[in-house]
Amino acid sequence: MNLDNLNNKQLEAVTSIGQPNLIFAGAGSGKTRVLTYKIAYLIKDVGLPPENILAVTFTNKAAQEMKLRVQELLDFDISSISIGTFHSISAQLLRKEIHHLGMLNNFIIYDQPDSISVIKSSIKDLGLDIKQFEPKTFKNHISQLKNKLISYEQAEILADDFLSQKVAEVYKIYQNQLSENSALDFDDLLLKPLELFKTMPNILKKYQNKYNYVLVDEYQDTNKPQFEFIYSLAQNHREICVVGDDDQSIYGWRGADISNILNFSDAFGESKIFKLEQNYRSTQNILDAAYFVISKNSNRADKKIWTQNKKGEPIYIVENLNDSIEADKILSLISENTSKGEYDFNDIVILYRTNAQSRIIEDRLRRQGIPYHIIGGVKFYERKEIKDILAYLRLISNLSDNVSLLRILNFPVRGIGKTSIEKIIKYSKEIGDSIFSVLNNIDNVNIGISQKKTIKIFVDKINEIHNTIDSIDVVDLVKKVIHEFKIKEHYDRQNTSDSNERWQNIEEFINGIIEYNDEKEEANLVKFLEEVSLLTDIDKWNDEVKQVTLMTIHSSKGLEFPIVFISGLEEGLFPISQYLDQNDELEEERRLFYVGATRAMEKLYLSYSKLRRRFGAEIMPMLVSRFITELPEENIQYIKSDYESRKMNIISKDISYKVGQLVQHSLFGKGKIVEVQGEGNESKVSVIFHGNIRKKLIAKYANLKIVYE
DNA sequence: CTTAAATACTTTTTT
DNA sequence: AGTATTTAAG
Repeated sequence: MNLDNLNNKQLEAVTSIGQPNLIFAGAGSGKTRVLTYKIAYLIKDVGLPPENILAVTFTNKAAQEMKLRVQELLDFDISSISIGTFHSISAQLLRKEIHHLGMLNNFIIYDQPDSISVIKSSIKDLGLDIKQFEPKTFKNHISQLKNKLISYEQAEILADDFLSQKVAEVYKIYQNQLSENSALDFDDLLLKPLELFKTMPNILKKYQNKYNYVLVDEYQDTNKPQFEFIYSLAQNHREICVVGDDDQSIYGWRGADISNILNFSDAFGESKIFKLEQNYRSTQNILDAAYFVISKNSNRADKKIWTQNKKGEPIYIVENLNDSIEADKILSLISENTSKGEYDFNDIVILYRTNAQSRIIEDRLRRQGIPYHIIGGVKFYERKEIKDILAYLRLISNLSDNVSLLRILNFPVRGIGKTSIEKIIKYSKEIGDSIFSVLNNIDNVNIGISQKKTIKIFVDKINEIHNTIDSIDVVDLVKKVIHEFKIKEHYDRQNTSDSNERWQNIEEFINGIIEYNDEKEEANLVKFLEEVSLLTDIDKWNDEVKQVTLMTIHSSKGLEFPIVFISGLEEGLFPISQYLDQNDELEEERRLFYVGATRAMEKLYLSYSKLRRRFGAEIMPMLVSRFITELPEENIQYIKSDYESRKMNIISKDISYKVGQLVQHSLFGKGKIVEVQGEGNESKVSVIFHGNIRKKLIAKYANLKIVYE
């Protein structure tokens, strides 16, 4: 096949087979190109059938794109290839095999909120106070244990203090609950295949034989279970190629283990190592700035990516008085860039450290009528109204899913209150059966007659739809649920702007299902639910639509935009406060900045506010982030926000400081000016305060008030 | 049992 | 400021 599009290094990496490949690929060095060409090369020139290739990407969207691009390079059908995220590949495998572990193949995947609700009830079961023992914290602890491949039995043995003991106890109950509900959480999705490989060697062999070549993208962000997964598959033939960049490792907090990439050769044996260092994405200025910040990390192998691209515009530093002015300023900069037709809205991304920062920017975008799209935050499928519908579908697909059942037992309200539900749960625990089967024989539970009547109707409807599962398509199924359980009526009755919006979201959800049903040949409920659980906002994102994109820096990994704004560059926000004096974590923040900056192709704006509102009330004074102050002067240019310069003009006209004037300072109190340098707001003023303390202050920061006698 | 009002809590990042 | 949870009134 034609490999002319590759540079020498890329070409070598693409055609290297016969031993493990480790490719260090700097930001923008064309690693996606290498991976797609390598897959195409394996199929066309090496003659490997597509179904024998496994390629793991970081998002489903990246997987889709990779598949498309490989297909473009080849003239025959490659749809049998396995390209996907670790989670989706594992889920597919488990749908075929998990019955060997005694679970149902139509298991449900619990997302974070689902898991937390199970953990919450587990904590309550132990008689602990959920205010003192936060479900979210327990979820994190359990998740960390799972990422270290520690079972609850081992956790119980290892527990050496009160908290870890309790964590182990909750872990055990939680895990039992999951299996009773036929549910897996995100971590289990990675762990169950390993369990399967361990207990059923013939199944391991089957997949080892199937996947003759394994490729992994974003390898620096793989965790232990993910490593074990690919190691199990590739350890014998050692036909594996991983691509990553240790400078872009930003998921340490999720258990990603940077030693996976650094010790690759130790694990897989003698390997061929490639380094892609030419960047095709960004201007020289952007790369210089990114390099200056990342080079402050001590725990890294020094390397510098280079480019033949032009120097480009300076990095713009935007200082603002507060967060809402920051949002205004970002908007005016967007208009400045788009008004001449030079850039479109979809050339622009606004990045931030925390999702909460998006709201104020979103607010301005909406007011200005600029089209935008937010990725992350509260995900579409996590909205209450969508989860309610999903809960119906999940219950219908898997009657043992207690979490979903409890969610909808009294939604829309049908007169089954707290006391009845508690009695039902208690009874189900006593007889050790699922809640739905208790409802099936509701006469055994001591609750009110009208409640029993309603439950019987509810159960009959669920059973009826459950029985039609294989005979009607997903769209009709959803419509039937909405009709039978009078969901639309529920929102119509409220008729508030909120309820109308919720109903609109449900309509969008229905449209999504119609689309899904048209696209996929073997669409069915179980597959649809799986896709919904594993699909993220990025996966659904259409970058052709002309709208500004907002997302966290974490979400931006692997993407590129002509114009990038990084907002909220303040000490305590980015880098985030908990990490200001913890070196490992600070280094990860630094890598995060590096990732954000290297998303930019042409222009990079870094903005910060001197005051930031937190929790709606308190306004915190902020210091500019070290990531800005560390940048070399020759690469940057300062921009003052409009409001700021306007305000300064007013002040500098009105106020002039003179020697001998009395002034008031918020901290030092009353004082007398003894020296003035410069004019107006920019002037430096020396003041002697009470107690003969002499201070030299810059007027615009000191906020001195003139005292008239 | 339901609804509305009061109050508590949030902000690290995600498959 | 916005959302989730708890409490009080109906």
